[in-house]
Amino acid sequence: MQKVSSKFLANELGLAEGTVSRALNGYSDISEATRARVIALAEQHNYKANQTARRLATGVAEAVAYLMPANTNALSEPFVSLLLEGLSQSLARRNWDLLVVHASTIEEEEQTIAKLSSSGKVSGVVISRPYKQDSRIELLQKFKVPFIVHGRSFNHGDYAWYDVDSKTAFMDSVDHLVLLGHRRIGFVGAPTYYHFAQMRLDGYREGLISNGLNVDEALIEIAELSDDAGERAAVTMLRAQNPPTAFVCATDTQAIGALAAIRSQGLTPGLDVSVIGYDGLAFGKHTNPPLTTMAQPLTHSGRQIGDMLLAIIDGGNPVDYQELRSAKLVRRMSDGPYRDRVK
Amino acid sequence: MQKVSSKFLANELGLAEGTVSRALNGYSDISEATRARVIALAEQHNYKANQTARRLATGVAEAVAYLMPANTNALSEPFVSLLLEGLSQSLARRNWDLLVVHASTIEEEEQTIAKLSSSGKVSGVVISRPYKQDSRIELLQKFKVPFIVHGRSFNHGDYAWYDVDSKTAFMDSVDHLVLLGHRRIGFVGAPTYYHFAQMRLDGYREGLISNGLNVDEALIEIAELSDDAGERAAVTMLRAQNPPTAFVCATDTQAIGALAAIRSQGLTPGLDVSVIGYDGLAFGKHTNPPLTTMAQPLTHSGRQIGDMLLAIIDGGNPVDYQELRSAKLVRRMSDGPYRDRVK
DNA sequence: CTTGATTCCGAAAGCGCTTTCGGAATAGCG
DNA sequence: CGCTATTCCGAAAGCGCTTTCGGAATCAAG
Repeated sequence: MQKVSSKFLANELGLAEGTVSRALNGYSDISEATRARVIALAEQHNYKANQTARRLATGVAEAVAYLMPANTNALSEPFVSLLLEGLSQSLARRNWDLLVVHASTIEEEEQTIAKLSSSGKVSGVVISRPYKQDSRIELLQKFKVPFIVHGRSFNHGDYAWYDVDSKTAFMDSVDHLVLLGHRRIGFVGAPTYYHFAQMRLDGYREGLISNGLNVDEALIEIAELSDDAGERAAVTMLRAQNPPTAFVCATDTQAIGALAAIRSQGLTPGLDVSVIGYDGLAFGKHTNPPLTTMAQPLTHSGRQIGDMLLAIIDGGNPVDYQELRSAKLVRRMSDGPYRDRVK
Repeated sequence: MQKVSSKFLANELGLAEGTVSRALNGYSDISEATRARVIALAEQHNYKANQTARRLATGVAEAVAYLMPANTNALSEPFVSLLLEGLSQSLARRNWDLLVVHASTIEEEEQTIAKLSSSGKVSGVVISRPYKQDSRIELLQKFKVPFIVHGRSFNHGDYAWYDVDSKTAFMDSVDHLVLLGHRRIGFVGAPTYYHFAQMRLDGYREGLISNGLNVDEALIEIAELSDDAGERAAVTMLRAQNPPTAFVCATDTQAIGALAAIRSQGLTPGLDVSVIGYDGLAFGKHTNPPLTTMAQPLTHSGRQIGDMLLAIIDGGNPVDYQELRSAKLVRRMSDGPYRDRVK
């Protein structure tokens, strides 16, 4: 099984190597007749230009990297595979590669970005879960590497991103709970160096205010992105003198912890204390009780992000590629009307 | 910010390009003195050999591909990100790349493998969830691409794989249920073209037999890999004339469906009907009731698989890299002693 | 039929690195 | 001190493709 190189094709056809290349790459100085001959033979031999050589010659990487978020929590990461799947599909249409790189700390991530950028190994990068102020974004800008942020940082005016409007989502959550009669609504938040966490907190606060409620700092707990941390946070509030009758949680994972917290206090989630999560994870259907949540659309986010990135690499202006989707309430069983609870 | 090339270093040092290359790559025909000079300057300028050029010159791809399993179910895919993370870490130590490719159908997968192999774009491949008889494996062998199978097919004697002994796990599950007094144990299986599904079914059967029970085909249902399918399968058995008092399920996702099925029949999972899953997914802690399961160790499976692959690429004999781990029972709340149930 | 414009392709120079080969300089030996 | 080994490095030839440039052949126009 000898390698089919462009030289092989050229010899076979009695053409020069360069001619074969130009024929295959759509140059206009090749007659349609010979172009057809070349293409025919190429297909017959299932010829694909060696991408490494191609990359070297053209200087374009034809590859994109995805930086896996650090400290992921296994519970909440279905989104990674979904995203990867979509990205991969989007890139496949151009025959580009998808590289996955992982870094455990923010410093490592920075180094990785620096290396990726200066090595010219990739034409673009996508990162997830930006911080409020994100050094990775600054680096990417400095290196002038096309990139898409899955999420957005505080100053998100001058780069491309794809995000869900979680602030509005949290205002909606609060509205929903207020409508159900709740007045003391607790918030299980995520560390606010994540900008999404800040936005969700903001949404929670504004939601309260717009409903004429005042925000009680005792009803706000910040927790890590895990079920256990969510549980601890909820327990703390539940045990306070004037406990909340409902929770909104920054992530489904934490919300599931809150469910456990409520049960651990001898209360029934959904009846005694309502819980609304955020993410719309599929397994929320199976929690006890099934979790009401603000579902973000992640079906084709990977495809979308891939297409956006490609558009920017092709010269598009990043600012033209900022997409804000919205989440919507999926009612399951963890929310219910306010009911008085004897201490 | 000018590019630092090997030519630049060579000029700077008054050496030839080739000398710089050999110094950096540990050739013995370079004096330690000049080697030190070269390394020093390289580090100072943070020089990294252009990997594309390197690949072209050496002919080694320095990259590995992971084929994402097709028809994934979002519920059960935390394992993908975990695997990717480990793989990426393993490869990073050599500065190799991890490519992720996705194919929706088996035909596409085959094409992808053919393309990957003949393009020389990767030095190795890892695939997941093999079929009983897997054409991808045959292709990989035919193309002589080093690869690792995450799982194993029926004939797994002559290639490298990393798997968990799910047959034994299912025998253990059955043992456990028998010990609890169950005599009619249903099996919610996965399509047996997946070899893991076949092995789990075998384990179930042997478990029954070794406990002196006979296998009743009416207690075996094959379902797709989803919660809903698991639920339907369990409902079917539950509604039969002589229903099972316990289920073992091929995957946690299906087991969670079985839990729902049991509740839908007005019964209490864990009390009236026991359920044991398989996978050890983290969110099993939060189902209703928490799911008892056979947990497979996937903490460092990615690292392990990456290391194995690298070893084979380095010339190791694939047959020497077959690793069988074992699963262990994680008791939560969905299993309990047999109890008589009035119809 | 000549001249200038087109069309189409060959030749050659890279892309940035690796690796083989040979030879100058040095060392070792008698 | 002369001669053969060593040590160490320069030169050059690729790796497989792309792309520029120039020129032969064909065409249209005068």
